[in-house]
Amino acid sequence: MSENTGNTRARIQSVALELFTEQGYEKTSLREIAERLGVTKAALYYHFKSKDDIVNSFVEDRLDRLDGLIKMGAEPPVDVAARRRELLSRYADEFFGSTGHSVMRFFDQNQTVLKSLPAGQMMRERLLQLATVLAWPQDSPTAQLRATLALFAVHSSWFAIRSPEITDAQRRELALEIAHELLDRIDGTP
Amino acid sequence: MSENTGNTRARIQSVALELFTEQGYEKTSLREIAERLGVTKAALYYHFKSKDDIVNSFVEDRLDRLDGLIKMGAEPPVDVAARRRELLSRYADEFFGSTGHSVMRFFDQNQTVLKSLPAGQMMRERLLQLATVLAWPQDSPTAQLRATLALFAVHSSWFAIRSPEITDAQRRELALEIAHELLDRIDGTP
DNA sequence: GTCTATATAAAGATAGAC
DNA sequence: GTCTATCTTTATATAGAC
Repeated sequence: MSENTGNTRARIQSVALELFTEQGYEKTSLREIAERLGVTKAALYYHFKSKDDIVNSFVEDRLDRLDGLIKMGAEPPVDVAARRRELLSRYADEFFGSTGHSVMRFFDQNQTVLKSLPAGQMMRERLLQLATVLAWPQDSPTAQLRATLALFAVHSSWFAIRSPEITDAQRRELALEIAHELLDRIDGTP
Repeated sequence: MSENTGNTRARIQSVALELFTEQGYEKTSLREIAERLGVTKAALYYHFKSKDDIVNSFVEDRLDRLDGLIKMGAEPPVDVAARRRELLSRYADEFFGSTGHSVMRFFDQNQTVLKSLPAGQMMRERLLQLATVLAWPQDSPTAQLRATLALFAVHSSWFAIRSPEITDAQRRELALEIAHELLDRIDGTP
């Protein structure tokens, strides 16, 4: 009947993710995470071998899922435009999915610091690849910009839509609506 | 004939801005800045009273300039669509202007950490206001998202266009082209 | 699995000489 | 205006008891 056996690891991840996202990775100390959980720093080191290791723990799963998308994007498409829409729609699923949401926000908020962590470098690389399968290097500069903005439509729907009564599902739909407009113009206006 | 009299302050700003942008504010120590300049930390404290004070020093000028834009956006426009284009075009001028460029990139890269600095809060507030004069709260959620993406088109043209031979002036033009498309649709598709 | 206690390193910041 | 030297605080991380 003991309340927290085995799930401490998950609770650490949850609190760390929240604080890292809210205040930044560097600004959040292990002491602060430990206090929030009512344990000591030493307890954290039982579950994770270092501070970056906490980041690694929630990155691996995301990498695999993004790799799936990129692989799909690399295969020759029957219909280029439809493929782009499908990629972005699936990306939105990832982004708005249960765990994906908070992890991706964490990346948005800690881009710069994450450049120096291996886990962060991997994620950056994946997002770049994703942008690349949406608009290839041989496409025009405008096409590249449109593709990046389509991805960012998904990301920014989180904070750019300030109407508080909007649900996550609605944000996803609105983001995709605009993202699709952008994508469809990639070949549309040469 | 002494080489560096009086301009040390400016050299500190320049190096700090570069390192803060590249590695993040928290990850960059005063020791590192000092070493890069060939001086000691104590010298830094002669010119700036604290680490955040360095940030303040390059923020104030930007704030004034953004305030000018916001004020212009708050006045009743003759033609709403033309006003939006004008605002964004001026914003692009700021962004691609000599000093503006690097300072705005610094903000992009340090959003999260800057939440805890007064200077950062001010800048966030201004960018939010700018988004708000582009699409008002009574506009649709889609309009809000389009407005934010238009701003981001300017920001992301910096890294999203990966063709290396493109000049800054061209990036500005391409960004505005897409930004204007987005803005024009704010009232266009209800 | 969690604790106390501590090692170690590095940060921001200041005092006072030159 | 820049230096040396130092203070103070805080961080990540570890050792070993319970």
